Amino acid sequence: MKKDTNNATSTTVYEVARVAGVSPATVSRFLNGTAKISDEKRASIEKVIEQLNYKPNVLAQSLKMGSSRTIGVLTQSLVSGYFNEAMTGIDEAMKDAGYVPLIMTGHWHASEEAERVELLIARRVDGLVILTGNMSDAQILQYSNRVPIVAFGRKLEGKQAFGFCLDNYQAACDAVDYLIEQGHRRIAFIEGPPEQEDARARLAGYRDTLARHNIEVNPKLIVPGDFLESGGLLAVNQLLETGQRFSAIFAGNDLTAYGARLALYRRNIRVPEDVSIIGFDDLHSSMCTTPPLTTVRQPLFDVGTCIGQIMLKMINHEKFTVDIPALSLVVRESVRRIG
Amino acid sequence: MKKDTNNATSTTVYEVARVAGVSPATVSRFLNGTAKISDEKRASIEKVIEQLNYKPNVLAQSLKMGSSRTIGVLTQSLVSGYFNEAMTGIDEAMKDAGYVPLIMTGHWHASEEAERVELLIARRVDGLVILTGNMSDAQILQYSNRVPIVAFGRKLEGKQAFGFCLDNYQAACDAVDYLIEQGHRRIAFIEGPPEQEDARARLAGYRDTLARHNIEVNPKLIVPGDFLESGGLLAVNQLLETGQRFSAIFAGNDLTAYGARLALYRRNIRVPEDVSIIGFDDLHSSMCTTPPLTTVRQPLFDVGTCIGQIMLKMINHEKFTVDIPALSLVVRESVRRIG
DNA sequence: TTGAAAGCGATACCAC
DNA sequence: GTGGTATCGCTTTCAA
Repeated sequence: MKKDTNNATSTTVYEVARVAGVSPATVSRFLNGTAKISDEKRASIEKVIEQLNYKPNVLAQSLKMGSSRTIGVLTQSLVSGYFNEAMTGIDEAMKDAGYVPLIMTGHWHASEEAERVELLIARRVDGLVILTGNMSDAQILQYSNRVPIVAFGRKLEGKQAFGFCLDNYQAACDAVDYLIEQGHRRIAFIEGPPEQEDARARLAGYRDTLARHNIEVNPKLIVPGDFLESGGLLAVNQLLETGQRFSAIFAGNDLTAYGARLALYRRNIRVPEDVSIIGFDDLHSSMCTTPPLTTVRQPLFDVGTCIGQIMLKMINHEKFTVDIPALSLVVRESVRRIG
Repeated sequence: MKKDTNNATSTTVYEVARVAGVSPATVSRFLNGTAKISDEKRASIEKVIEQLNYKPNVLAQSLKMGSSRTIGVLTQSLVSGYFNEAMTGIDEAMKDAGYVPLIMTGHWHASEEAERVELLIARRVDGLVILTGNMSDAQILQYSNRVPIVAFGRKLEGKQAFGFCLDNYQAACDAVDYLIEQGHRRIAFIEGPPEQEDARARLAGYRDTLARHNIEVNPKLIVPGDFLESGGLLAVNQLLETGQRFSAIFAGNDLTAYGARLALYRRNIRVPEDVSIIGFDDLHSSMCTTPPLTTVRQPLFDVGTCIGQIMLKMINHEKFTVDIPALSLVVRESVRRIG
């Protein structure tokens, strides 16, 4: 065997045992508190571990125990404030239980996602978290035969799988309700990518709420976007260039709202004096836009801890109940009352 | 041994070997292309692997090979756009070489950082990248005896360690030069946390450049910040409340600039008509603020790939030369020419 | 080409 | 309480 000789060979239980004059088994017992050890040997082992600066090889432990104390997280982008807030929550929840997240990126591409999941499984993660993405539910259910999975952004139920969404539809309804309360009737909507369930739910909420208020849904006021700033910018340009009239914009998400806001700025259209904007997500920076953005808060950190807790229960074969965090409207300054 | 019985026991080389009617050694050779195998056995193995859906246990491989094909990344915050852009670059650079990043968070806390590094080493990462943080150089050099390290945000040179910074000082000079070129004389500066080298370098650049232009450095115009929006907001409030006069603000970083901009907005002070703002970092969202922020671009993605490449060379004991990415001023719309 | 067997570093069963 | 040792799943000599 040709071992990489990069680093000094680290000490092993055997080494410690030899120096301390005990058996490897005893050292192991000391490490894990698996059994009583005479004070004498305990002291000796303690000392040797200290002086040899011994650290157990987690790889070996994992192999032996059949558990890597690692949970795989499939995210879609490392730079998304949206995903990363959830990630932080997951990390927080798993940390105390001694699990570390192994993060991989799917880039919203089903085949890449599948590839990463395989990689994660090959590394023997004890559990798998899937943050949205484009794989089919069936595929995920399939994977859940090999490893417990909790998914976010899709409803899922299986022997070793659980997935949940936030109620985007209801939140979108609330947002539009709010706009209407503030006197708005001509409300434009900038869509997200139609293949994302969240985007569809938000659109549906928009449509239904207008209808419920007997406001005609004008298809010209619904423009495509991509959940990115550029999409928001383009969308507003399109709205303006085709001469639509509107007093408020419901942006598919905050990034879209940023782009929309910039497009307005470019044409000297004031927010909220001339046009109101409402977003969706409540990214951290939405607190500090000018004006601060009124938006729907996604409690992603809570989602993360929620995911972590479910994961833990699942790994330990414990029953769990889920308390899905609620979306809420956060009213800041980008919407003005009119009429 | 009490193995976790969570999942169906996965197939092993032995199983494959048995079914295929060959020895485990041959299966291994097939997997790694380590030796020539007769077409007959090759076909047989291929078939069995397929039908058993066999995947090698990476843990076992790692243990045996003494390499986990994992590199540890110590970051400071999972939600920082700044760090995550670098992370993406690292991921990109390491991916093709078959390495996956294991990410842990230090939260700018030396003791927590050390703890995470120990954890990473215990998991036998083949290399370690440290993104800034508050550990001492000495401590890092110490760790580099156990694992090759490349650090960002500090200069470092060692047998198995390398660290580099971007030239924050020069970039800060350029930024202030630009402001002065545009006619500004009364330029306020919002500091970052003084324990961060970058923050100190930016302040020094500010001071020196003013001095070079024979502009008196007014200590009242230098206000503390924390590299966060809140700090920028508070700083501008302080500036305004103590009645300072200034035509431009050099914010320690973009987040600070966002806060500063909001503070101005609150008092109906226009940007850039009344006050100009320049930031530092060029976070993604700075493109879409109103007005789009003039700032110093940190090529963090390139930094990431650079780190990745160095890491790879280091792991393979190859010589490497470093081409440190350059900072650059990106002129957008938050600075106005005056006077 | 191929197989037998040793060993990576830890744990846990079985005996004493 | 403690030690010997088989074992986790894989790779790689060494022999054939």
